Amino acid sequence: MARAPCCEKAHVKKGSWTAQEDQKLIAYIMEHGITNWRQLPKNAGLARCGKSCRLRWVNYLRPDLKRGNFTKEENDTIIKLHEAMGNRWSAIAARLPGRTDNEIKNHWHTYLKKLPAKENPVPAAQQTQETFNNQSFQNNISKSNGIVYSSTGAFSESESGRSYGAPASPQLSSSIGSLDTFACIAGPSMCEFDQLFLPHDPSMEKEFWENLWADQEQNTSSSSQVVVPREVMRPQSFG
DNA sequence: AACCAAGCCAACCGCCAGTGG
DNA sequence: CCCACTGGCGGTTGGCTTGGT
Repeated sequence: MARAPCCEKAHVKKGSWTAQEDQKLIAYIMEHGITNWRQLPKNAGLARCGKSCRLRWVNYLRPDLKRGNFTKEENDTIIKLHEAMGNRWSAIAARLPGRTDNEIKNHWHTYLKKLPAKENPVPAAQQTQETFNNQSFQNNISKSNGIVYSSTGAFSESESGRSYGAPASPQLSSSIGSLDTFACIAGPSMCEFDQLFLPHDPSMEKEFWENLWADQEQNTSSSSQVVVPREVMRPQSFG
């Protein structure tokens, strides 16, 4: 028996997601949560397959995504887990908070499988330097449509000043405070900025964000919105 | 400057497992 | 049990960017 298609393929859009579609998806999920992926695009006013929405959310928009380049520790973990489990990317991703199976899979095929066996992955210090030269970094900046996500779920386009006011959700608000969550809510562009402006040492990074949060608490005590300093929001790459 | 090859990664596709009626 | 439906997974593809010539 033929399976029913997951969606009306004639009426669904394919290809890259636009900022507007992202906005719709985020706004809908923040307001209604995730109940039924198949119904979601209809309800959210998206001309997308439910699967496509799920994938976009899981791999790109989800609030707990880390993004940015992989640390030495993460690389080591992936290599060890892959040795133990093979291509079970979702299982490997479950051991790496903030990373998606797709991301890990791509990372494996792109970098890790090319490394000589039993050899350490790219040293952390070298990774930091590579981030500046890395094509993927350039790609991510350009592919992010210039959208920067703030912790409220509002977005702004760095140069044009265009902004959208998606409402803050209880889930998002409550999750604010974790570094990973911030990096993720901050979204694809912001996460790249971590590589440019944050201290590489995780403890220093934590301190950096805690100080930032403390400052923002003082400045925006009546609001959940976090104002990210301009020098962080807008690296030279956008200049 | 123009072309081409290679690399990267977001997104798609098909299949499978779980679940509820 | 059977069947339909949904979510999730892993493999693959296609578009974009960069680097080399």
